[in-house]
Formats: sequence, structure tokens, C-alpha cells
Amino acid sequence: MYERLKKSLEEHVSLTNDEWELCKNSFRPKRMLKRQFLLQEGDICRELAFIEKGALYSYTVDSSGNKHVIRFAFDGWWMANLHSFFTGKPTRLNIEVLEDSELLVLDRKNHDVLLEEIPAYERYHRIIVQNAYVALQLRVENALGLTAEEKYARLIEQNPEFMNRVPLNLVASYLGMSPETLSRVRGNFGG
Amino acid sequence: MYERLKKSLEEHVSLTNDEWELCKNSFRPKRMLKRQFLLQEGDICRELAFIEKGALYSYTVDSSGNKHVIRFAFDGWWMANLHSFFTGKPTRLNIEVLEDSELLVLDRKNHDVLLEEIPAYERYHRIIVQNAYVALQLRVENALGLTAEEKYARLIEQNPEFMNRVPLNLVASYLGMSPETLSRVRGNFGG
DNA sequence: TCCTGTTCTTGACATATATCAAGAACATTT
DNA sequence: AAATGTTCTTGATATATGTCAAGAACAGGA
Repeated sequence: MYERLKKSLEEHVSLTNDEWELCKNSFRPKRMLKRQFLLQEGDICRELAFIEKGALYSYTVDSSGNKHVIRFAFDGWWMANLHSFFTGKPTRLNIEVLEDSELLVLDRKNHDVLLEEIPAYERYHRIIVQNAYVALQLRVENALGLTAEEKYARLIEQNPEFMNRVPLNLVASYLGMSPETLSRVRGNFGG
Repeated sequence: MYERLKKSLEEHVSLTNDEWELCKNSFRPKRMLKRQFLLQEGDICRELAFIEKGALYSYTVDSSGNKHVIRFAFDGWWMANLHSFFTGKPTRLNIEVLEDSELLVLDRKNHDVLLEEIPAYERYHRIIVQNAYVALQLRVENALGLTAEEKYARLIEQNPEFMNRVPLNLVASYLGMSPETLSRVRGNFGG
């Protein structure tokens, strides 16, 4: 149940056995089924979630009721709304389960304890957020001023797995275009 | 010369005098004039820059030669291309000076020393990146599926200073629209 | 104050993409 | 295997925004 988390930590830092035990015991396992919500608009995000297995995605809903996907997350990734988690303010995001999933969730109190007690955990967290920032910036670069075809081409190049694991209408939303447009673009391509 | 940096650190962590001295001495002051480049496409980003005073912006240039602004940064903010800084790969970004500026720059070696020697520095850096991530995610939320008017409205709400400090054509690029469109939207508004 | 360059506005027109609609392909449940 | 729901494709039409063009407003330097 904790293999993926352990692997993720070990990729970036080394922990003693005691540290790993403390860390491990700070998380609470949580199983979720497809279409369930980890977080809904207006909620306060009280937990960071590590995905042992499965897939989630976060999105906003606009005034016309259209979804806009912000991020997908798969096995071995983290998911949360950091803004809400750190400020305690209600979130504008929904986080929904895409495939039946096994999560490990960590509340703010335990997170803070780990940061205080285990310097390597703080380092791990710094690196994780750093990487998330880099990935998100790439997303911004790929969204600005590209045609629908170019956006699709970059997705195929950088995140080919999205096209397999995620329904087309959600990928379209992630790319900021309609499902029809993505479908047409994909046809011209041979993907 | 180091006031703003000190203030920024003190907002998030406490340092001993010795730690502050070590920190301070790791930076190199650098004055830059409007239109100079801190980084150009193809360069490797070798330094993190803290802006004591002034303003910078980062952007990509597409195949048609159009600029796409990724981010603005003002007094008290950090600017760099983290992807290039941490991987050592050439960047796709340009970072240009918007107003004559005073920077404090920190190379990778010194940054790593500070992370090792001063736990509070690592904490500071974690928090800074965390905040940058939150801000960037907000940018993504505000870019997806909004009309030109809605994007402008959110900018006025969340970053009113941009409209004063930055030429319109760059703000337009930041919002992912043409300068003409921004000009028209602004007319309808009373901004 | 004039001159030069940049920034901003406004109009006319073009186009990429959205929207609406209907059915085909596919998956899941009974 | 039938039934139900979801996902994907394709066509016709509408529209928000881009592009091109020209001049007005403004700023900084000589």
C-alpha cells in the first residue's frame, strides 16, 4: 500500500527507518471510486493526496457550466489545491476521480509535523513543488498563442499517456478547445 | 542594496546574523537597464535573480515571431527559468528588463550551499516556490475558457498594478489576446 | 520646442474555432 | 444479447477574436 510513496521519497532524498515509519504513519489510506469527488468547489482543502494507484483530475466550472480541466494526476503524483490547503480559504476547484484509486492522504497538522521533524521531508516537498511548478509553466507556454494543432502536437510529444488514459472531452478541455475541434485535429494527424 | 531581500526572508523565516551574512555574501549585485536581457532563448539559466528594485518579464517567441509573455516580476520577486536552472538544459524563454533594475543574483553552487547550510533558507525557498506555484495555477485558471472581457476583469481584480507598470501590448500577450482586442475591451469597461 | 520612436486606438475584413445537431462507435450493466 | 449510457465523429453555421492598416496620443532626447 505504501510502495509508491516510498519510491517517490527515495527518488529524491534518503530517510532513516524511523523517519520513514513516522512519515508513513502520518498518512491515512483512502480508496475512491471513479466519479467520486476528493474536493468540490466551495470546500476547504484539508488534505494533500498522494496517488498510490489510479488517476484524478482537477477542474473549474464556468458560469455557463462548462468544465475547464486544470491538471491530471496519475499513480505516484500528488493532488490537492495548494491555495486552499495553505490559506484555509474555500477552493474554486473540483477534484474528481478518473479511475478507481488508492490514495494516501495527509492533513495539515501531520504535514507540518513532518516538515518540522524530518528535514529530508521538507527537502522532498521543496523538490516536488519545484517540479510541479516547472511542469505547470510548461503548460502555460504550451497554451499561449498556439493553434489547436500545435497544442495537440505538443501534448502527444510531452504527455502521450493522456490520450490513452483520459476521455477525449477532458483532454480537449485541458488544451482549451472543444471536443469537436480536438477530434478534427486528431483526424488530420493520424494519432 | 540588500534591504528587499532581507525583508523577503524575514517575512517567511528567521535567520541568525551569521546565517544572514552567509546568505547575503552568496549573492552578486547586478544592475540592468531597460531592454537588456537577463536570459535569451538557447541560453542555460545559471542564476536565480532576486529583484531588489525594478521589473522584468519572461516570454517565448513563436514561429511567426510573436512574443508570448509568461510572467511579469517586480521589486521583491524572484525571476529565473527554473527548468533550465535545475536541469542545465537550454531555455526556450527570454527574460528581458522592463524598467532599469537592481538585481541580486545567485548561482547554482551558492544556492546549493545555502540549502545545505541553512535549513531556514531551504524552508524559505520551499515557501517561495509554493507561492509561485499557487500564483501560476491561478494564471492557468484565468486563461482557460474565459472571454477577453472576463480575462481583463480578472486581471484588474487580481493584478491591477500590471496595467500601470507594463505596456499594453505586453499585458495583451500575457492575457493571450492581441493588443487591439485588449484596447477594445478596455474601452467598453472604463479602465 | 521640435523630432523620433513607441504606445495606443479605431475601422474594415478574414478566419480559426465554437456551437448546434445528429448519428456512429464503443463500453457497461442487466 | 439487449438495453442504456458514454464517448467520439462529422457537417453546417455562427461568432469572437485576429490581422492589416492608418493615424492619434504620448514620451524622451536633442
